[in-house]
Amino acid sequence: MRSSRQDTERHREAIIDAAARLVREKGFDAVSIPLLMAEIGMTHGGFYRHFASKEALAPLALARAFQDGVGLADTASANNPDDPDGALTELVATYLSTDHRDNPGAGCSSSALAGDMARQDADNPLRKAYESGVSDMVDAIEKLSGPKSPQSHEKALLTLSTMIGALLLSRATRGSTISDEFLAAARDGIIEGR
Amino acid sequence: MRSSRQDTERHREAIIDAAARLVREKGFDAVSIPLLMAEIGMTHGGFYRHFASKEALAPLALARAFQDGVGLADTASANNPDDPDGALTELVATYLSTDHRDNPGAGCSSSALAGDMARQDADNPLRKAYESGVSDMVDAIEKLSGPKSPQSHEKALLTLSTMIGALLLSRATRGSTISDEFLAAARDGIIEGR
DNA sequence: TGTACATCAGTGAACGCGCGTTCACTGATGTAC
DNA sequence: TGTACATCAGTGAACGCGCGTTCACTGATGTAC
Repeated sequence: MRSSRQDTERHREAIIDAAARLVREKGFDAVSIPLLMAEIGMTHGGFYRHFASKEALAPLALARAFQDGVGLADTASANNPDDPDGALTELVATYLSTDHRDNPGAGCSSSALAGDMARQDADNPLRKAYESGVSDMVDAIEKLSGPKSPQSHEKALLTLSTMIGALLLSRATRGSTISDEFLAAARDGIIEGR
Repeated sequence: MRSSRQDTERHREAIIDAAARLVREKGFDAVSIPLLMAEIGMTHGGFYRHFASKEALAPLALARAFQDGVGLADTASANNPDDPDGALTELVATYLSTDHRDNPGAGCSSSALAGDMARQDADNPLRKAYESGVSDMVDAIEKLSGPKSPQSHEKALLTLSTMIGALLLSRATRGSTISDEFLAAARDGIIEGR
């Protein structure tokens, strides 16, 4: 029954990956250890060979989940070198796409977990990790939006707020006509107000 | 032990009021029947004299919770008759205040519950109730923003997206300096881009 | 390289816990006369 | 208006359930020689 060192490390990474996805889809509380382990084809007991507790996994899963969100901004930036307008337009199009709306598990953590983090106690260590993830997103947007100016930080905060609000509202109203309207209105508003 | 008809009705309303508040503070899943009943000074057993199940209470609590959000827009409108600029400025100031950030239980449901509704199944009847609550908010913002124009609906969708995104991010980063920055950036952005 | 033994990743039964819900019971309220 | 009785709002013990976590066990992997 014992796994090789290689397999053990693979399993550990698989747990973190699955948790990073499931946490965005269902929230921290709704991801049970039996569900998480079943997701990678194992039983719940083995979890504790890798992590001391569910609580100990959370910050690792959150950090992994944030990599996807910052990746969105980095990709848009890399695809449009020296073209801030193009880069921002691409980021906004990707971020406010029906694909991102319908696949929160692979998307931006700032949006998928904002509601959950808003309810955490002030002393919860997860908050610090979330905070720095959000700051990274703001920095990425500010950098990709062109030369630094006195207002560029405030503008990035505004852009992220609008993207996250529109994405969440669009997800929460999925299936209704207003869902697509939120995405379109935010896309237009961000690009025009740039 | 039996209560009078008057008291019974009062208790029923108290349960809905407490649920409307707690649901915004903690989310639907985290509001247990024992907790909810203790909140109004009773034990859990009596809950089932008023409601068939926890599920049956949810839509009533959601509807009650939405009254507060629409109230924000109505108050701003009533305080600034025939002055759309003033009304929008007041709504934005109230909505993006530290008071609203720190008291989700008495605030707008569209924001407090967006993350939870985004995760509900498509066939969950709560979604319809949430959807109509969000639509009411959009209509209220559109009406208070001045005369109807081809872009006024899209503008209201954009304004609500920005407000909700900024409020949620501000709540999720409470305690950090970036929390206030989100509120300020959204306030300025909405008023300038009006 | 082979062999003997120690290690430990993963299994699945079991624990205490809080949940949603049920139900026998209590006794004040409402009603019939 | 008084009295006798039926009603039913609220209590709290009890139910089955899934949770997070523990632990004795298994047997393949890793190591010492």
